[in-house]
Amino acid sequence: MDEMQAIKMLGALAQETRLRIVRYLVGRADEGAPAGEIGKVVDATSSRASFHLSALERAGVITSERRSRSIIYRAEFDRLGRLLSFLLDDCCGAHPDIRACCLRERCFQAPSSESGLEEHCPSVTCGK
Amino acid sequence: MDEMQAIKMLGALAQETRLRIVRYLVGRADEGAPAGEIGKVVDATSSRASFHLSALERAGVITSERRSRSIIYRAEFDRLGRLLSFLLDDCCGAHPDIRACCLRERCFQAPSSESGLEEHCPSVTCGK
DNA sequence: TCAATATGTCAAGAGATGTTGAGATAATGT
DNA sequence: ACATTATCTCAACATCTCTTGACATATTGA
Repeated sequence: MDEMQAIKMLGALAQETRLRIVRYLVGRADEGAPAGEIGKVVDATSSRASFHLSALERAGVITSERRSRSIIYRAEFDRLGRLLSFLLDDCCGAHPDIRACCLRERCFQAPSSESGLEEHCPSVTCGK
Repeated sequence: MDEMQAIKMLGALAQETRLRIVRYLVGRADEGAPAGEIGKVVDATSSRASFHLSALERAGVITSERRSRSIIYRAEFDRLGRLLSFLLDDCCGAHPDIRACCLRERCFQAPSSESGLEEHCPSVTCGK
């Protein structure tokens, strides 16, 4: 991911309504959600929802796909992952504490929590 | 980290000059750098550098400390780490692939690279 | 075809953001 | 005190962003 792409995505995420849309869509995973449902969830009129959905799509954070009357939006997991990699590596390269801090907070802090991490990265342990 | 704080930081990072400042300061680690040096590195006039440094400080991304004539700026590693945790956990909670993607890209891809990770997280392996 | 549903487009306005250049403030050495 | 160095503040301006309400488009079922 290059700097320009990262700046576009960061700008797209730096807005209350849009951040909520992304959080909701990430929660919906591959299923995605139609614009109307998203608008209701984030409490926005159709034109406002459309405006922010377009902004997110332009920035490459989400994708759209027409499905009969509705248009289904989905989070672009690959892009989101790459953005985090960009931030993480730009930081980690010079200062591994930031990476350590990221690894620490949730998935590694509470051993009782049923985070989905284990099934993906069974051998990750940070020792912190 | 709450949503509002994350939005402030994302907005601060979503700008070319400011992202470069942060990358430079992260590279300088605890040593930090004075405003003048930062301005030269990112090719900004004094007033422009000051404007963006203030924005970053207001957003909690960097801190300042007067040292004789100069003002030394430093990256706020803790905050940056928390921001990444916020993004990561908001994503990871619903979709661990994003976390997996983050763990994959640089520090785990090239076993030959001398990233500083080992000294901090000696036992981390992702298997990807 | 007509009405209903779902979403997008447009123009207008308020407000935020980024740039510049001139000048103010603060700390230091002579 | 004075000149120098380092940084910040301010006003002006252009530009971008977000919101709203009215309207346009697209899809479907009766």
